Amino acid sequence: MTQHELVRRLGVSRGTLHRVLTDSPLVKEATREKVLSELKKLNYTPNALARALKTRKTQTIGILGPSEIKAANINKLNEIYVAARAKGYRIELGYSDGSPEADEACIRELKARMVDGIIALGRGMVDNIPQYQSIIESGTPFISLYPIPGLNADCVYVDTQKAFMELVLHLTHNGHREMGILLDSSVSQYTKNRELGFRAGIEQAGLTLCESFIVRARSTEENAERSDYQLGYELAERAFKMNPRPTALVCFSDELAIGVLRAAEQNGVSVPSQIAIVGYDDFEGAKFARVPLTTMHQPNEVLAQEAVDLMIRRIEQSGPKTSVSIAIPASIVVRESCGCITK
Amino acid sequence: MTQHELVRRLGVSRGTLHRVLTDSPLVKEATREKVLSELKKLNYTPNALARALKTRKTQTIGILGPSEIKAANINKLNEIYVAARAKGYRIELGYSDGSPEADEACIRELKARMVDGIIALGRGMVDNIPQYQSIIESGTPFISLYPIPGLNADCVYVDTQKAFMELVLHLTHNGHREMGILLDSSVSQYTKNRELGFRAGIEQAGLTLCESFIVRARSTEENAERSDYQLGYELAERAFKMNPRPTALVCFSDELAIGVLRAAEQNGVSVPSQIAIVGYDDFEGAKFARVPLTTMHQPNEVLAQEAVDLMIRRIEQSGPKTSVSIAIPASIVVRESCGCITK
DNA sequence: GTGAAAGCGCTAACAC
DNA sequence: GTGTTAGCGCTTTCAC
Repeated sequence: MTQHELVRRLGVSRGTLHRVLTDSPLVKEATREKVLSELKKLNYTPNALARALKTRKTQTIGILGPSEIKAANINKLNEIYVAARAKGYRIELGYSDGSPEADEACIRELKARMVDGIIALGRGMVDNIPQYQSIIESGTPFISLYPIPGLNADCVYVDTQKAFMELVLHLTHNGHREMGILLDSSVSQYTKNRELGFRAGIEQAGLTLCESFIVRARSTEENAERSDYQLGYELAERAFKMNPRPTALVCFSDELAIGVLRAAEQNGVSVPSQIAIVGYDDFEGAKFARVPLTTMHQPNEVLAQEAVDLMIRRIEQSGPKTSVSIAIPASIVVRESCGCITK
Repeated sequence: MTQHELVRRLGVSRGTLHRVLTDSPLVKEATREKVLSELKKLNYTPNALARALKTRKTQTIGILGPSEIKAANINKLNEIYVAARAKGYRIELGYSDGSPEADEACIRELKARMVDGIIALGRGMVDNIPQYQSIIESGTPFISLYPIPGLNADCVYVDTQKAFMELVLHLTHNGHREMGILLDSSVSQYTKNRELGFRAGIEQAGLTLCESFIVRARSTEENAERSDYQLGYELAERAFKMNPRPTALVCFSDELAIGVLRAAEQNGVSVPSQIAIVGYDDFEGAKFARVPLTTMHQPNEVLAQEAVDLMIRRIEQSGPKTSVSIAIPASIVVRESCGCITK
């Protein structure tokens, strides 16, 4: 059912039809009613592609996304969807494994589909700055959900660095002086900021860091298939063998922390009495872990709302703009795994 | 950069340009090289919307999806994406809360964007049959990832009913005779098939079912906000109070089972010695639960591959077709929570 | 081998 | 108030 056919059946012109469709007041009431009732009957829906081609707007925000929607991203993605929807926008998923080539291909595809703007979901790839830059130069609004040093772009993000510092300080308040951190193998800012926050916390507490307590997963190749749970399990086994060993472990993510909890049990290390464990994310399962996890809650709803609001502002009022950076703080959720509360 | 502009700069016609773009052999080598090199330089990407408008094909599979991408769906979604991508198709997410109205709106939107076919992701809503039927009648290929009684459509699905039966039989082999099942509050086939499989298992084992051991979550309204973890926790508290109580609990999902494990610990019920718990899904965290979960593994990769293959066949060879139904078996993964293996 | 022209379904500017 | 028309960027006949 096209407008062409519609006007034939209705005996009105395309202009009038269009006016009815757009609720224009410049149409006689009788005509409008006739057209509307016929439209309902025929169940007409305008072709969004043709419309977009003409108007140069798709009401769509492209997501420069992960190759896999992982647990860590899914909540953000959902919140973005909800926030966008509420403003009459839809989202379109692009997929990329994060390599510059994949990102470039992903960007090309999103632009070929004429998205109105692009949000980069949870990536911290310094290597991809040229790709991000090219989006901005082409005039397409771009927002990163993670700060990338050297990239002058709008950014809305949860302050991971500060969050990890807060975790460390929380542990020190509870008497810990020898803390370790378990990191994944990526080279993203995502990982780096966790380490930086950890170091900052140690420093602020006036402690000296034992470098060997920074435990990194090995080469990406072999870890590609591993889940965060599995990774945590393996990293913990390394950490438990240390002598002396840390009295507290800060984990890259909640899933990783849960893997650590399992390794702890199997090695006869009791949590939190012998070792404290804290995670990051506050995903749904954190509360139900073997030992309920102390972790940092990410206000993803706020993040998404801010990002979408900013994006729509960028899309709809194209003027001179100076990049903004909106940091959103995570908040600590104290449960049992840090040993700070007695059951 | 449009073809119009391109031909101006290159001094060739649109026809020739198009032939180069589509690797047609009917173009002189010299011309081709000149055009290609210029294309690279200008970083030209054809407008996908305009192309789709003309060719009537978007190389896109629409997903009649959930309003939220939940853990249970995410893995399927990823696998569909990968399988589709490998065949040169992309996916486009529609969102619906599952109500007939939302589904209808979602379908309209997908069709307005001219998706080549629609896959319904993990829903079992009998109420929405008219909506699904309308897709089929309009000639758009449609595949459901869950069987819906009364709907004559292509279907590729994991056989949940058989899976739950298998769980029950596994438990009976281990001596259980009084089993219960914990169900969510939805009225979908999704939930119903679990119950049916459970009942079938009891019957096949020659046992009599205690109806009160079928524990259903209460009204959807108040449960909307609850995670499966939380739901499991609450349902377990009800189950533990029964007297006599079941010696084994079959859970709607792994997440729900993990909630049950927590409730068990808090109520001093030891798993598996005092009560056996089994889940369904084999999600990443199942192995790392408080007590590693015995569960059914869903071969989502196979499911996605079959669904995408079938979909592309339907899209590309439009002929007379008779609906097929492909059932894929889940397989049991025995861990500690059922008590069948000694640590 | 190459070019010209028609049209996918829609919107918007302009005429009546 | 209503109708007409020229494109959006692309593909695809059909001539040459």
